[in-house]
Amino acid sequence: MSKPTKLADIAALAGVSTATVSRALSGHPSVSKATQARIQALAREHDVRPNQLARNLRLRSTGAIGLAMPLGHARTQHLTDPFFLSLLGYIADLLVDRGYDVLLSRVLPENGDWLDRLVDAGRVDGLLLIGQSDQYETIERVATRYGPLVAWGVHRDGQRHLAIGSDNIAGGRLAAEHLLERGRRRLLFVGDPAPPEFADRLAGFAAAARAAGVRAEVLATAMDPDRVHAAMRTRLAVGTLPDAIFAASDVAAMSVLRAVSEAGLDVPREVAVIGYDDVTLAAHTSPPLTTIRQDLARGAALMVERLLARVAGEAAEHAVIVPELVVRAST
Amino acid sequence: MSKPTKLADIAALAGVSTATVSRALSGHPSVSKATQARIQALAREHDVRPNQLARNLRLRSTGAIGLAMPLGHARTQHLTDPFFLSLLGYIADLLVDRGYDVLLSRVLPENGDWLDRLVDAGRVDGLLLIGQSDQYETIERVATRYGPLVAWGVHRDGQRHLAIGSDNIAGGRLAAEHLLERGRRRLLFVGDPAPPEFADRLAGFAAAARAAGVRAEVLATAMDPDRVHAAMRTRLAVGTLPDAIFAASDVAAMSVLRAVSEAGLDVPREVAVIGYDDVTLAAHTSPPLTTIRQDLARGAALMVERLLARVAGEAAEHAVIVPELVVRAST
DNA sequence: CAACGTTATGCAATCGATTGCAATAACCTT
DNA sequence: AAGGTTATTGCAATCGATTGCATAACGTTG
Repeated sequence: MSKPTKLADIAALAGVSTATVSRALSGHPSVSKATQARIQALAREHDVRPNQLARNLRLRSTGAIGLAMPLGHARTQHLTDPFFLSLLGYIADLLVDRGYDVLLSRVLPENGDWLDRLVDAGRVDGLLLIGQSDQYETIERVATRYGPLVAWGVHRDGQRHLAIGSDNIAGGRLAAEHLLERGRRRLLFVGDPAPPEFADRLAGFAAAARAAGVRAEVLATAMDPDRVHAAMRTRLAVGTLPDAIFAASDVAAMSVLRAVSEAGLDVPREVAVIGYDDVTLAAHTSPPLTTIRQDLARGAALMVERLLARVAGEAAEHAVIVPELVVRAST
Repeated sequence: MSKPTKLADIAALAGVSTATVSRALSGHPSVSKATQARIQALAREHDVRPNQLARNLRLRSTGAIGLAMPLGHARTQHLTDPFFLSLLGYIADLLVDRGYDVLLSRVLPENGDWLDRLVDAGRVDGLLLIGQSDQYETIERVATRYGPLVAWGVHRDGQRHLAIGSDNIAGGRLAAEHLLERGRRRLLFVGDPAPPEFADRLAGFAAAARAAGVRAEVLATAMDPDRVHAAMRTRLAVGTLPDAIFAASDVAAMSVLRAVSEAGLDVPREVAVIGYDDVTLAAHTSPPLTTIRQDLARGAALMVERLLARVAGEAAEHAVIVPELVVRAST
């Protein structure tokens, strides 16, 4: 034998059966102290560890959780938004702490069976979706036959798949109320109003404005920085200036800040800017960005906790994170 | 049978053997057209797909690549730096495109066998390390016995593990030369000089300054935003003001920008600021950040390409990305 | 000393898919 | 009709670890 790699090799070396090696390594009590010590020493010496594939096959559990990010509308070719990446980071941390591996898939949903493939491949014990994208229907369909599935996103009445998300309507309302309180009257929403989450933010924002007798203007744009910046610059060049801007995300808000300062306007004196998410960098822009905070650590914890409950066969329901206003210097 | 889940179930339904089902699903030519169509229809109808675990065990390949981020010095509890996350995104994209799954591990190296565990668990065909952190020795040791391993980071003479990284010395030099060209004479480096990559950036920076007869001051600090900000504020409160600051990363540069503008100093008139990495947001700070660009897309492609070569048993060598100066408004 | 308990170990089945080889059926050739 | 192809399909071993049950070796007790 050239180099021992599997338990059977160690068994041969130690002159015992594979069964004993398996038991010795897992600390099974029915192996004698002496044998156990001897086998563990041999295994360590030769860098032999149980093959996880075989182990999982036998135990009918994979010890892995799938983490997928459906990129339906955001056709950006890769993972960019720090909000999602940060959520991903938190989730990965929590799962690793609980002894799970994380199987990452970025998905460009071309046909309707991407989720079936993920589910039926049998590589994971459960699946987390970071965002629903425009795949709401697909997720609903698969959720009827596959339990351990949790998504970050909105929960609608009658929804069958388990979703954790923040209350975007409340968040939009918070933003509007804060700006109104600051005496602003010419409100502008900047972002893509199509995805459900952004739609809710705008809805809450517009409703609160309406309640105060103020009209909220909408500047619809794709969400990547360059497009937001361009749209904003164009808007600032013509028509009445807004005195307050609500960006659909912090990343968008940074582009807004830049366009505003390039137009020679002072933030917040002439124009107030508020973002959404409270990503790490929001505290470090200049001026630091007022924003609506989504408690990601809590969101991630909820997703993981409910998913693992489902994995264990227990019931688990959707949950809503309450957003929070974080006032900094940009408003 | 309650619900068909495996190939044997389909075999029973179709009245054939498991072998035939396996061949039918994989499009093996020796199965008759009729049988193949019938079996594929059955499998689709019942959402049955081959169990990947069993498949991989049999084929002795996992179809997965491990992606680990050793967090040795940066004890931040989770993945935050957009540079690394962006690299992660690119890599994940490339691997998924080539049909690999990505097994993500965040590693807090507590003892020296974290890498052995990753390697010996047999869950992946190869391993990518995003950063060397302070684990250079461990990586070197494991690389002597495990080939398919590629790290992002520095390559030193005589190094045994395969690393892809940018030329940080050249990058530091670029930064210094640019600042000197702008007439700056009181240079300050801000960051943690311990990790090899930052050490190189500082070395190149200091060498170029020395060559111009200028001394570069070093403000050593941990890299998380709050610490950088605090260190910078303290520094600006006392002593001679620098007229140019080189931050070890763009994220650090953002904290620097904030501290500088809070101190009432104008960027770039009174103080020039230059970062490193050219993360997406660097173009969107105010003022937009001059920085040293590392071509991440190319770096990721190189890492994946060389790793897969190693996985296929071919030789592959280290590579160096040439950094590039990107001039924006902060200098 | 026989009967029994205890402790440590091995045997062999199992998880589910793949594949070399053998076997069968169907068809062709002369 | 016998011998020869060819097209399909099945048998059974294999990947490597786990574990219920059986068994061997030893000690204990009446």
